[in-house]
Amino acid sequence: MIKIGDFARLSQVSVVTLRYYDEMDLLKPVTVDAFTGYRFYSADQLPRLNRILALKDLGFSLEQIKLMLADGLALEQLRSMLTMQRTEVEKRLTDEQERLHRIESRLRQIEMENKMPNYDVLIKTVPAMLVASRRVTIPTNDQVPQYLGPAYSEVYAYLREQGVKDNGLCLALWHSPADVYENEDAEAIVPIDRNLPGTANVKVYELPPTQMASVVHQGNFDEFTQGHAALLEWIDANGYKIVGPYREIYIKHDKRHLSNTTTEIQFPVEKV
Amino acid sequence: MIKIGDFARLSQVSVVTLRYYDEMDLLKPVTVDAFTGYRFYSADQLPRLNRILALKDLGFSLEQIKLMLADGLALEQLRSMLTMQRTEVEKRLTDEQERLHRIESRLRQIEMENKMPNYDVLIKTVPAMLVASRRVTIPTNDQVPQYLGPAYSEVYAYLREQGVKDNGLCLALWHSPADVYENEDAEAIVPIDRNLPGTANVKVYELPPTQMASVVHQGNFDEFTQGHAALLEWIDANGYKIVGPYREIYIKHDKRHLSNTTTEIQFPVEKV
DNA sequence: TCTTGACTCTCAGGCAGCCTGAGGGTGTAT
DNA sequence: ATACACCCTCAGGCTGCCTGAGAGTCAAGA
Repeated sequence: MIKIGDFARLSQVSVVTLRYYDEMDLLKPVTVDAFTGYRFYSADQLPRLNRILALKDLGFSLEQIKLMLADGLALEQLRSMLTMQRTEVEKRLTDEQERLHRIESRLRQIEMENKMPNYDVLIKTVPAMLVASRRVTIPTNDQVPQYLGPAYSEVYAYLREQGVKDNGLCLALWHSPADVYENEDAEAIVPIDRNLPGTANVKVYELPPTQMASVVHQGNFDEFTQGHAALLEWIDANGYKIVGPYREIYIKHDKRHLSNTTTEIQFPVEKV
Repeated sequence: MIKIGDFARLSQVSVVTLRYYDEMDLLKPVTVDAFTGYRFYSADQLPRLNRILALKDLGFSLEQIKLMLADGLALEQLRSMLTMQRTEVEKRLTDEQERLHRIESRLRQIEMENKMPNYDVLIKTVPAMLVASRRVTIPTNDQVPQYLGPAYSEVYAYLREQGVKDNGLCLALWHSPADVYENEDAEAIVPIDRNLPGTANVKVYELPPTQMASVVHQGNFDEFTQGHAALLEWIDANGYKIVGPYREIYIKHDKRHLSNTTTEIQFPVEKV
């Protein structure tokens, strides 16, 4: 019979941890003194403890380990738990790899620009969104307001007519690549909360959930393309590729103060 | 002014998390209604929130992020935090790689033996240990007891003479490689808790802290070499190499019941 | 105007795998 | 007798949130 402190020294596991494993029913002492509460272990329990530690090292939770150590667990189940754990660890591995990549790319940026980058690119999955949309083709880049403005008016007029209230949010979907400035194919889009029939011009449909790389541009609307550039650069540098039309979400757009706008730019991406 | 729910939708961050960031002073709402307690955010806060999320994605803790977002933080400090984080992530990366390796090797073993392996190999760093030791050369393998037994007797005799009490633990250090069975060079070792002068035969010195690959053999003492084999195999399969004499720690050794012994085998190793 | 329903608030407690510390009993050697 | 090393059982803390209870707020529809 070995007292907990000696067992802890033998196994290189802390006394606290042994008590915790006792409480969790992972490793019960062979006897517990009824009066003093002292725990007593046996050398025969070392293999079990070592198996616990080994499985913990493989990344299993104590709960899983308890399962794996239960008698009568079929080998098949053990194997499947191990293969599951393998895929989990593989995922964590690539996660860490990408994380490392992002850190290094940020360090490079700091070296080059001598400051923290202005834009923070995030990968997120935006949920599906029911929208009303008017699609237009814009001959030249400086005509964007003249085309997009009326397009939104059409959408809003339709929505008013249908008794849908405006929640203030709107966005644009650009079907032409970011570096094309002639005959751009764009949609003026307003999210809505219930289905509508739509009209010849105003289509109602659901944007599917999509993985997006996004930045927020805040400040002068004219410097907006910098956000675009930063995002495109990041997508390239971090091993993603663009897989569809990009979105611009006009979060704050006071037409009288274009120097203080907030816009989110989202490119749908996939890992190459 | 944006209510917390809308801000949550805009940023894809949960309301709970936003409240938590408020409490942590990471991202305070621009105003809080004094009567209702409602939090109100501004679109201008999106870039800060995005930076928080981006840094979190790089693996920083909220506490670190708070530091990094504080005004007046020198670029130099930022850079050093990033490089530190890089080394941390690199470490996690190799950890996960080794973990994956171990899982795969275990799966292979299961395939081959059609059961969970008997031995669990652990890497641990054993602390320094003050010992009294008698070193002997053992001509042939079957003479081990005849040589090691008296060697221990010498050590214990010396310790009794010095008034050191026996704590029941003893070990052997084998200087010859594991596959050598002639003229083996071994030490009979007993750990002690205070320094002694030693004698011509019995040396007192400190075993340095060492990284060890270890298994526990439990059961019949005759099958003991299986543990050796499993350990050597594991060391080879997992990219370690042996860097010194190995130890056998006799945890439970009732001489009358050699079928129920517990022995730990430790090989000092380093990553190749 | 009243009601509904969608929001919002502040606690309190939980999660994993322990660690720390308080307050108290136990065991043995001097 | 005393000192010291152990042992025990709580309670609370760590991170980054989530869940749920109980209660107040706000805008739209009947």
